[in-house]
This record gives sequence, C-alpha cells and structure tokens, in this order.
Amino acid sequence: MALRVYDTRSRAKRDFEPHVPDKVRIYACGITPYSPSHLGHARQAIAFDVITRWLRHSGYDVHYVTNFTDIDDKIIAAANEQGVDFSQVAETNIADYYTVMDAMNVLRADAYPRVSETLPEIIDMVEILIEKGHAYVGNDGVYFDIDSAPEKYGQLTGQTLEMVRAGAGGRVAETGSGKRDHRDFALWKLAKSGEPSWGSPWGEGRPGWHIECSAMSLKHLGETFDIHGGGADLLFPHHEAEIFQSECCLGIEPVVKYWLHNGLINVDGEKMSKSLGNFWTISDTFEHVDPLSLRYALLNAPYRQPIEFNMAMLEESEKHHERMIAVYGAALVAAGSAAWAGCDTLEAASERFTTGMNDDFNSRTAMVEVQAVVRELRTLLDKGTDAELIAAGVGWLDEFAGDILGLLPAEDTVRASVAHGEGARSDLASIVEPLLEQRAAARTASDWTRADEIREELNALGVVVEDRPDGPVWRLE
RNA sequence: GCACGGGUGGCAGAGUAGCUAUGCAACGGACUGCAGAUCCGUGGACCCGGGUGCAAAUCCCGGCCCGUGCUCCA
Repeated sequence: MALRVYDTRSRAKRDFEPHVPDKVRIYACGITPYSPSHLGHARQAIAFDVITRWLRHSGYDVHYVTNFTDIDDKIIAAANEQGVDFSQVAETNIADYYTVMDAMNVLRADAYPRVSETLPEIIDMVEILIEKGHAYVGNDGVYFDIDSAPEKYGQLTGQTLEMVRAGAGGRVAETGSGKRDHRDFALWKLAKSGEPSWGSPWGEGRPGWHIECSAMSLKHLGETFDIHGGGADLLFPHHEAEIFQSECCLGIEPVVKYWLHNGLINVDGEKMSKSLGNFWTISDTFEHVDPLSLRYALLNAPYRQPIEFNMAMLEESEKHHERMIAVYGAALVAAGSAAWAGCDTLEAASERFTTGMNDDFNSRTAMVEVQAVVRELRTLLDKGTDAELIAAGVGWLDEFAGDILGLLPAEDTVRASVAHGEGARSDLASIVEPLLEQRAAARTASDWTRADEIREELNALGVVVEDRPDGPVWRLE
C-alpha cells in the first residue's frame, strides 16, 4: 500500500507524491528558545523524526530542516529578566534542546537554520513583498497587507476575513500600531530603545514572527517543497501567514504540497502550554522515566491526535518499554541478530507495521506489531529453543523498533546493561544460592513458613524468586 | 459566537457497510503449598435522535459533549 498523508490544507488524506520522485523536502517549525524545552516540543520533534525515518526507510532521499527562532520578543523579555544578552538565552535553551532530543533518539535534522543567520534573506523577502504591493511601511514597522491577497485567507483554518474581522475589532487602535487593518501582521518591527536590532532599509529593527520561516524554508529547501509541519497551535496565524508571505513573494501556489500538524499534549483535559503554566519540561520528565520510555509514550498515539498526559500513562508506557528492552536484551545476548526475512510471522508483522505507517504515519498501529513481536520473542526465550528464530526476532526489532521508531538504545548499551545485570547477579549468587538451597529443603519438608521467610529475605536483597515447573529461578528487581 | 478536529469496552486505540481488532487492566482456568511468571479462555463498546441500505461504529441530516484556534505558544 502506498503512503497516504493527511494534509491540513485539503483536509483529507492524500496519496503522497513528492515534487521530485524519490526526494522529499521537509520543513518543520522548531522552537523559540526562550525557556527549556517542554513535552510539546518533544512530541513535535519525535513525530517528525519518525516521519523522516519512515520516509527514508521507504526509499526516499529526505532533506529535513527545522529551525530555531532565536530572535523573538519573548527571548528578549527573558534576557532582560535575567540580565543577560538575548543570544545567551537562546544558546542556553538550544543546548538544552539538543541534549534532551539526543537523549530521546531524535536524529539530527539536516539543517537547523536560525533567524539570526537569515536576516539578509528575510529583508530580501520583505522588499519583494513591498515591491509587489503585498506589504507596506507603517510608522513602527512593515506589515503584510491582507487585502492584497484576500483569497488566501483561511487556507488552513477555514476562517474567512469577515469572521476574524468580527472577532477582534478595536485591538489595533488600542495598541497604537501602524497596521492599517488588525488582521495585517508584522514583517519587520522597528526597534524601541534598548532592544537588540539589525539594520534594514526601513531602519533598525527585527523580523516579525512568521517571516523567518518563509525565508528559512526558501533558503534551505527552495521555492517549493513537499512537507511543512509543526504543532497544531501554529495553524493560525503562523502557518497562514507563511502561506501569504511565501506564495505572494514567489508568485507560486502552492509553495507547500502537504501541511502536517501534530496534535497537542493535554494535561487534565486542557492544552499543556507555557501560558497556562501546566507544562512539564522534558528534563523534568526525565526525572521520572527513561528518555526512551517517554519517547514510547509519545509514539503510542497517532501523531495528529491529542495526547492526554499524566503519570499513569507515563508509567504504563515505561512498563511496556522496559519489558521490550529486557526481552530485546535477553534475546540479543542469547542469539545475536539475524535477518528476519523468510520468517512468516515476522513477514506478516512487518506488513501490518508498514500498512499502519503508510496510513498517515500511524505509529500506534506500528507499535501494536512491535508489542506482538516482543511477546512472541518472550515466549521463545522461555522455551529456550530455536536460537535462529530468536535471532531473527532481534533483527526484526532492530529494524522496526530501533531504526524506524527509535525506541531501542544502542546495542552496546543493551549488552552492557545485560552484562551489568549479570554482574550484579553473580556478585549476589554466593549469598542467594545457599538461601535457595535452604528454601528448597524447607519446601521438600513442606515447611512453607520457613520457605516464605527465606523468600522474603531474598526480596529484601532485591532478589525476586519465581518457582517454575522445572525449579526456581531468580532475578534482580 | 465562528472555524477546524474528535466522540468506540475500565484506559489507550484500530476499524469508511456485512466476518474476534490489538495492548494494558478485569475475570475464569491450567501450573503452583502460596506468590510470581507463563499459557489457555471469558466478559465487556461503538454520544443521542432520525434517515438511506438486505445490512451502519462505518454513509446522510439534526442535536449534545470535548479539545484546539480566532494574532504569546510545538
């Protein structure tokens, strides 16, 4: 089955056909680095990470760009508050972004352009928009003139000019802005005293929010590209503004072939956001679970659906993820890794996995298959036969759970962790084994009280004993 | 208010007309002195009201509810 993707602009799933066969150009709106990254950023980054991984797996040559909006009002505000330069705020938070994203196996994009490195291109674009009559210079900056392209209004959100006109009257007069119409938006903001600024034909200032993404996507991907992504909260005004800017500047429609928007994260039924103050930063979340367990939790729903986030769902994901790693590790150590092709069960699993991913990158459906294979593998390990099949299962997990979903730690890490567990095991063996012998004797004598006492002593040492039909086994908690 | 999504079993989440989704949880059984692990099995849902169809969770109409957006936000 061919890949189909849901395109926000056409509000339908469409067959995926990039402009240039076999090549895909993606731009995803990244972060404004004014504070440490939160779960919303994780969801966005992981969603597009898996999308690019799947496209590459499907044979496309992918060029993936995501940006840092490192010049922004909120960064300036944070810098003033902290008494540091705005660029320092941006650097600190960009470093945090890389750290947490790396920990979650988010592969690096091909480019991370920044506003601060794209000013000439932004200025060029604004000049063209003015020349073409799509923008005008007001007393405090340059604005996009909505009335110059009214037919483009509401491309993503379905709103009309009149609706928004009715919804937000009077705001312009209050702010004293140089806008002619409150729906116009800033392309260039002239600096007030003390604000960081850059030179432009219209005076010292900085780019408005929106224009940077039009300029960066043009610079890095060209006049048209295939996928533009971002969080659903960017639909309006950010992405609609981009459509105005890019299409009016270039005289091309559409510039973006498919618009993909990831769903937001809810906490207690409402959107998690900085403005509501109910957000979890990613590093906070790492205090509770392994970064890859968090990744698991965030891939356990289709990327477009909202996720209701709470400790219960996080813990459940952690449980599933840890079991997956444990089974994977045991199988890896027991039998290594081998090609899975030719094994009917695994072929069928990969087919269902593929069908799911080809249906608008449904990672949830894909994860169901991963869980099924893990379960299968656990059974095989329990029986301890068929090393070949176990190795094939490991190979399958390497490819699907590892390469595509990014849920597996590096093989060396897994081996080390298994070895570490075995090391701890052998350290304890001299204590545990005699106790187990005593317990076996007690059990033979039907002295259940004594047997249970010994089991509890072992529990206190962090040792879990399980009586199997063929004798007791023990492991570390 | 307007726009865009969505409402499926305890939870997550498949499923665009007819056949068990699946996972976790629950329950029952096997195994066990017990517990745990594992295996087998069971129950349980389609927001409400109409309509079209031999047949609707699935299509149409109306209503209700939830989320998001309506110029801070991934």
